Amino acid sequence: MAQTSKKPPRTPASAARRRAPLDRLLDPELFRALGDPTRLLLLACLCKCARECTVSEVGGCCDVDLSVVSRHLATLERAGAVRSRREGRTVFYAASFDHLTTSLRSLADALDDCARCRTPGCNC
Amino acid sequence: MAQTSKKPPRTPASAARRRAPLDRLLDPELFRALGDPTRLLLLACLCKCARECTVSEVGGCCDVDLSVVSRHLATLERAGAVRSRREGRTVFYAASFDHLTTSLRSLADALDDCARCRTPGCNC
DNA sequence: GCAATACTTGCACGATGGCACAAACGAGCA
DNA sequence: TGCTCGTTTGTGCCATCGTGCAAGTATTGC
Repeated sequence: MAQTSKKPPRTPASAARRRAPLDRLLDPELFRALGDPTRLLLLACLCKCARECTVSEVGGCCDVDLSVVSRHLATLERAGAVRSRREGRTVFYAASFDHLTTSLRSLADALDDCARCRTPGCNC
Repeated sequence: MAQTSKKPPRTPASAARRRAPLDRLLDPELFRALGDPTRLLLLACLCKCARECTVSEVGGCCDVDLSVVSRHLATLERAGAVRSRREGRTVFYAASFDHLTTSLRSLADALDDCARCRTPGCNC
């Protein structure tokens, strides 16, 4: 796609950090996992809960079958949104705050770069 | 349930932004729109393109029917990821950098608050 | 061993989503 | 007016998704 160079490329202070390319940060799996209302409800529950929660506990926040909760949590874990820890017969889930915030901010940074960069042919 | 009296200290950067509750920021529509590989391809194309692009131009970046591109762009616009402008019979699309980065960073901030807040029952 | 608990997996079903193709729409132009 | 071009909408097909129910697995307690 043709690109013009109307504005000269600006160099923000944050550009000192090394950036990942935009394509790598636009991860369909993470967004897909966050694209379901029930899953978001479960994630929000885990976020607000000030501790690790069992599958049954998380399931208490929405009115779906426990098997559905189990599957949704597995999906969220595959996407890196939550992490799990097994202890005997119970599984504890917790929000992966670090991974989530890092992913979101890295993407925001990459988008900022793209918005500022006016170099023709630059892949950001 | 809602405890708003005591909040943990925030970093200066995050404190500068006004906070919305986590639930409001976990928008299924935006994430759902970003959850499809083809749509992400179109969005990435728009991001890297240093100008507004027509539907046909954006469609050039992936191998799907133009009608599909049109629908995908409409979906992205409904989610606030892109914006459009009609000029005669052509429609120009551009990435909504501001909206995207604001959404992502606000969510990251809210998640940070949640992660720091260890008050049981707090709704962050 | 046996039962209870905590969770996962198999399965069926309806809903939704992505896609291509064709047709329609609407603006510009001869 | 009729034509072309850029885009949208209608339609049908097929794959995937979300869900509940039932059965299975694994661990704990009696």
